[in-house]
Amino acid sequence: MSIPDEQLLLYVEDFGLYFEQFGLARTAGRMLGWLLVCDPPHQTMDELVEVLQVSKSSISTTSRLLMYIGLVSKVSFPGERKDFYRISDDAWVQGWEAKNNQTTEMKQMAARGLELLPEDETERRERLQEMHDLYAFLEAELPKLTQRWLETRQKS
Amino acid sequence: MSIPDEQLLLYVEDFGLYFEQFGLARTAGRMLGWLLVCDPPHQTMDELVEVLQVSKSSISTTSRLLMYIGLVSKVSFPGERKDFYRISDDAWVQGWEAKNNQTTEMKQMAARGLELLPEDETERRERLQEMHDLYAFLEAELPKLTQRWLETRQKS
DNA sequence: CTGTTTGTTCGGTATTGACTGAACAAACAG
DNA sequence: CTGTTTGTTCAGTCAATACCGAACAAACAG
Repeated sequence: MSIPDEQLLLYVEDFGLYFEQFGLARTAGRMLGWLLVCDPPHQTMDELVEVLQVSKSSISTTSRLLMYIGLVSKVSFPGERKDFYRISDDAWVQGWEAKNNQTTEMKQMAARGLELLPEDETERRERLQEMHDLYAFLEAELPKLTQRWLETRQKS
Repeated sequence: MSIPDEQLLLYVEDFGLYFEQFGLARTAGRMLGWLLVCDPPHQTMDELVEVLQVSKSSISTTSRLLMYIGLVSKVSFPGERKDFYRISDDAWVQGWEAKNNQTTEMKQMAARGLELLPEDETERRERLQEMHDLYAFLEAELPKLTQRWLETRQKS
C-alpha cells in the first residue's frame, strides 16, 4: 500500500475529526482510523508518519496513549527491528467498557452531593437522587449488556 | 441561600471539572452542579453570576447551550421580570439518550468505511465489521434499556 | 568501536476556545 | 418620554494543548 486510496485518506481525516468529540487528539483519531482500514493491519511508525502526514514525535506520543487506553496494540515480528502497531482485537468493547465506567463515576458524583445535603430536605435531595438512581441502574445493567454481546459474538 | 455552604461550592467546582471530560465548558458543569443542589431549585442569572463567580455573559451563553442540549429549563413566575433556570426534569435521561445517539454515529462511521473497502477483502473488512456490529447491537439495545428504566421509575 | 537505525523526550510555536467587559437591544416602570 | 432593569452579542485576552523539529538515548549491525 504505497499509494493509499484518496477516498480512504479523506475517511481517515473524518475519523480523526469525529473522535475529537471524545477528547482524543486529532492525530489519535486519524491513527485509529487508518489502523482500521490499512493493509496489512499492522503498521510501523514510519508508515504512519508518511500516510498521516504528522511528525514522528506525534506518532510516538499518540501510540503510547492509545496503547495505554487499550485501543491499540504493539506487534513484533522475528528478525524485524521496527515496532508495529495495530488496532486491538477488543478495541471497541474496550472503548465501550471505558464509557460504562463513567456511569459509576456519575453515580458517585451524585452520592457525594447527597452527603452534603441535610437528610430532612427531601425535596432538595430529589434532583441528586434521580441522577444517582439512573446511573446506579445503568451501572448494574450495562455490564450485563456487554456480557450478552460477548456471548452473541462467540456463537456466530 | 445568601451564604452558600463552602463544601457545596467545592463540590460544584469538582462537578464543573468532571464535566469537562464530556466536552462541556467548565462554566456549564459548574452551572449544572449548582442547579442540582441549590435552594430553591430555580435561580436567576444574577444569582448564578454571584455564586459561581463568572461573568454575566458566560451565564447567558452557557444557559442557552444547556437549554439547547435539554439539561436545563427556563422557568418564569407571574409578576417576576427575571428569568429563572433549573435542571430539567428529565435532564439525566436526556443526557443518557444523547450518548446513545453516538452509537448510531459510530455504526455509520464503520459502515462508511466498509463501503470504501472492496467486497472480496473479507479479512481486511473484519476490523470495521466488528466495530459496526457492536454499535449496531448497542443501537438496538440501549433504547430498550432506557425504556425499562422509565417504566421502573414510573412504578416506584 | 563506529555507524546507523529506531524510538522517546523536550522546548518552542501556533491554534483553539473559554471567559470577560463593554457596548448594545429590548422590555418595562414611573 | 426617560430611566432602569434584564439579557444578548461581540471584540479582545488569556490559558490550554496539540503539534513539530531537534536533541537525545538505546539498541543493533558491521
